[in-house]
Amino acid sequence: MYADTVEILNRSETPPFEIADENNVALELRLKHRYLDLRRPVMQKRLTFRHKICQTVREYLDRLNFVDVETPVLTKSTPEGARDYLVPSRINLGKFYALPQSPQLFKQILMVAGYDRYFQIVRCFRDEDLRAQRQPEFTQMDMEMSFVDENDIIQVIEGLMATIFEKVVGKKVTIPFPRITYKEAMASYGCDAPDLRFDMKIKDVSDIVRASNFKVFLDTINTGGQVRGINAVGCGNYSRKDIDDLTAFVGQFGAKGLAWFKVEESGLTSSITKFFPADVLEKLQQHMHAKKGDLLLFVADKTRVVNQSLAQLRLHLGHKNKIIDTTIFNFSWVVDFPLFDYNEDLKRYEALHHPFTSPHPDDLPILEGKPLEVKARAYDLVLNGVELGGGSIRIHTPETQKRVFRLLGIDDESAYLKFGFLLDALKYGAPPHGGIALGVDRMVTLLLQLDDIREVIAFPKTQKATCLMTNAPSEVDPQQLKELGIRLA
RNA sequence: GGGGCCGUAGCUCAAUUGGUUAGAGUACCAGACUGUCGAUCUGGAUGUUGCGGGUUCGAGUCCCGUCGGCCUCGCCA
Repeated sequence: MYADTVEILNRSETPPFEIADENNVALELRLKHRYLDLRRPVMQKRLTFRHKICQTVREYLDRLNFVDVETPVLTKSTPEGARDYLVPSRINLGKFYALPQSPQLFKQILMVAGYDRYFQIVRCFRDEDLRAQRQPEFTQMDMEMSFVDENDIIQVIEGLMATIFEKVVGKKVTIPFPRITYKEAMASYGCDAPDLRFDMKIKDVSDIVRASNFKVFLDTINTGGQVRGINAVGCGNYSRKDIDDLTAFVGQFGAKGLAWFKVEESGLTSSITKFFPADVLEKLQQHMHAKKGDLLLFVADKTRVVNQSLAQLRLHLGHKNKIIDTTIFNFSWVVDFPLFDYNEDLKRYEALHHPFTSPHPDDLPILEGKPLEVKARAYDLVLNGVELGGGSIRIHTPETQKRVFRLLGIDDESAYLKFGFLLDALKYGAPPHGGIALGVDRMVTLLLQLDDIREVIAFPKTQKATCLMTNAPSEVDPQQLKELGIRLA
């Protein structure tokens, strides 16, 4: 470029960091001067990519006759679920709005109202502690359809993902996505969002080690626990320290120890082999498909601890040993969730998904009798071991909805207080309906192969839920508090 | 609420076992040179070591507290 004249439109101070793709600057500083950080070409690419994903979602759903309907941000606090963000009402002193955790009830109401294909790319709020994958406000691609079953929703979403991959990512993705049951996911991967990019399945050896003399295992089994483990293929050369590190790792998740066996030519070796008869050792090796040079790792504890420890250990080893192909996008559906689980602390049942999820019709007769065996008509979309979103076919009769509320410890009176509008709406011929919500921030993060959703959010919050640029949240004028009838403690 | 890592020049980092005047690269400023494009050369300026206390003859380093950032458990229907 050759310039004849130069006019300075505005002067710039020396920026606090270099505005370049590779700048390796502390996140703290980037967030404080986000207007400079967002100038970096890489950030512009990320936000543009996000925009294109959202545009593709809109085009795709519009073509299928979905209608984008806005739902309120100032709404009603609901029990269950995450902690609400509250907004005091000046006009109704002493009362509060809540920011929506999701537009769940509004979209169901829209189904009753005859808008049988709804979608919205919508902000949701949850006042819980933050993580690299979790912000207090986040965006969902939310949709709902009437007169549908699970397969209809799944097909629409598979078509959507295929379109996004074709138009935005520039890669092919094979549909339909494989489906795995909740039961199988928990058994083989220890979690409900399994990373299927690598094998290393968890196996139950409780029945085999019952014939051992190892007290830790026996006591665990006799008190209702279990012994499960994984085969860390090729890790037979791990040192004592390596294994100690793994033990400490699973300790974070409540495991009190990590039993190990190295697989050698002669069979299994370990400091604890003396407690195991030869045939038990042999059965263990066979059951775990262990070959020379492998390392077997077992956790004995109650189911929850075993699941979490081994699920995390599996991922840890997968990354550590680089056996995960990080260039691929592995989608799957997790289906056949239980409707409830039991909260030991509160001594009551809780909805695994949410209280509006329909039980499987076959299980209606055992709803009250064996609630933990009732299957939910729910499905989660999982990408590379991350839950991208979830949905369900909803309850559409007031009778069933009340039965579920009662099981959750919500009596008819408080149900009407909290969800009266839904129960009323369901009385007027509500159609069968269902839907799903996908996390947009997570989706964009994964598609860009990043690991922090703050990299795809223009103005994210810190771990303490503050904005370093605006300094929100902040103190307010005493007059504002007075108008709201609020006095600080 | 619990556990862990981190905080040193504008930025990214170093500083031996607690030891003299806290350094480097880069950025910045000035000059030289130059058909520039990560220029180059010469020179220069730059620190309340986040903050407060303590231990010590002596603290960037050790201890306590506090503020902030990050990771994580709990939490997140």
